[in-house]
Amino acid sequence: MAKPDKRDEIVRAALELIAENGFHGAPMAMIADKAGVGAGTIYRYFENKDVLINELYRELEQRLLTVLMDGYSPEKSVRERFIHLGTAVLRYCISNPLDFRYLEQFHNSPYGVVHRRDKISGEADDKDIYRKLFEEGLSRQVIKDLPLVVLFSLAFGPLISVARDHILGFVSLDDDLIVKIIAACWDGLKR
Amino acid sequence: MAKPDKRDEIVRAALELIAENGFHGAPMAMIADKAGVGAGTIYRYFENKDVLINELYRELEQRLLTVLMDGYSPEKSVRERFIHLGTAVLRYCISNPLDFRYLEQFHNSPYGVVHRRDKISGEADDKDIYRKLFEEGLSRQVIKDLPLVVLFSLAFGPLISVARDHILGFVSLDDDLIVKIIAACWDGLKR
DNA sequence: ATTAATGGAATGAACGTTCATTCTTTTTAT
DNA sequence: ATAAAAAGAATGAACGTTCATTCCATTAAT
Repeated sequence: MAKPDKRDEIVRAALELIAENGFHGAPMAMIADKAGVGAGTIYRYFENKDVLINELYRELEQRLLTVLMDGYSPEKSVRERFIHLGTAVLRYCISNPLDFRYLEQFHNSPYGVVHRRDKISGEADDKDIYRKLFEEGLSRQVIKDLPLVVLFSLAFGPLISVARDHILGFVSLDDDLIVKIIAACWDGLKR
Repeated sequence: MAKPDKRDEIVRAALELIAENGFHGAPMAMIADKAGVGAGTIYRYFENKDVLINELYRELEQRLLTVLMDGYSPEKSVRERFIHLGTAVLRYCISNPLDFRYLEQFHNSPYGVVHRRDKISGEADDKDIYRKLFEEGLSRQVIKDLPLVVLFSLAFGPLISVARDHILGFVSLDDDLIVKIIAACWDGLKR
């Protein structure tokens, strides 16, 4: 009965510890402690630490995707859709700092590189809304003629950087500022 | 006479291993091996691993700064100076992938956060050319009226992201593309 | 009563660091 | 100029610690 219950506790504890202290500041024993389970119990739900880390990543990715798709309408203009996505990402990151910090840790680690390589070389699935958006922007000639990967960097590089600064307390993002930042990103993208 | 020799070998080995495998994929024993010295020898030159990591960072920071200042003239327009700096950073990163990867590892670690907090809260030294540039851009009203930290993110977030993609082989940056990318960043910054 | 789940002690591998020893260079004595 | 002695640098095996993982006695569920 306690099955998904315990699993959830473990995942939550892992998220918190890893987000705050990094992968190496989050030993399994500590995760177990925080989750209120025995160390061995974790291994009933996750084969090993790597699996735990990856499954947690998938969960966060899914949550983020859900938020992004909420209110997203493919009928709107490329610009409007970009603003929707950018704003949603930024808002999500700053209101879920643990999620954001975890995703960052993941991306800046060997896990992340592997994941990214798989994603880029793989086919576009229907979850791949950025790619679709940029491709449409290119064919409509509303955004600069640059490789997709570069467009991605132009669009989201600043957002991630600014989200980190917000979470670390180097700047305080309010709604007004967020809007201005997304607009600036669009200026970088648009033709 | 062999004094700086060994030290150099250790630093070089550390750079290579940490850049490629991260801090935790570069045990002291492995660094010693690659440097061609005994494990204990490292401790004659560096008090401990933390000190080694930090001293290496300072060295790389210094090298990068030298490159940035080369050909930089404070008389030129804000735009021209930005393009100079952006181009120099990007070129440096892609032609010194080990340095870039190391700096990234450092910034995305507790070391980096501490370092950044010190830097932001501290006074601007004369090495702080970005700050000066942006401040001048603000007062001349040629760049957007946003907090310094945000301007920094808008300007360098994309560059770092794109440099990583280049080094990981997701995109291939040639001179033409670099110019276009810096121009796009400027579009994001300019008023 | 049998099976599955749990907790946490036990395990062994990996790590950073230390230190007794060896090797090399420099200094002193002849 | 040569040899002996001292100082300094280098070494890597050994140590203590930390960690992921396993094992098994205990507990809960059926």
